[in-house]
Amino acid sequence: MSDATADDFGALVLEIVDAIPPGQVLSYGDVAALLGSRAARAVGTVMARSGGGHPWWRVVRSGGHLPRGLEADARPHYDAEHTPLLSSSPGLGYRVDYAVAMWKPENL
DNA sequence: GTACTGACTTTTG
DNA sequence: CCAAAAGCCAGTA
Repeated sequence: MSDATADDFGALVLEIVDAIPPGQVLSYGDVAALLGSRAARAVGTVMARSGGGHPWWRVVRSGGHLPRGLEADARPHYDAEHTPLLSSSPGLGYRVDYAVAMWKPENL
């Protein structure tokens, strides 16, 4: 039978997402790259199915833009975690400052 | 086993 | 700046 260590792609994704410290973020492609894969889409799919329990808002699209429709839900979280944001307009159309918020794994 | 879908990425217009 | 198309991988039917 399988050991307690997660070998599945989805479980590994959740492990990385859960390892992202507050105030920092990673892109879907980066999470997939840490797993040695390019399945950015699979990363997002796993998060959607995971629902709550994991800081999904710390995972953004390329450039720091948020997923579709997640801006309103993620914004209060960024505000609580002091994540660096770039606002084009106050209250509308914001994005994460990926150049500053990008998390760098320590065991790289 | 194949086919379709998807919280993506990148390039081109 | 925005819009559209192709490419990519993993999960699910």
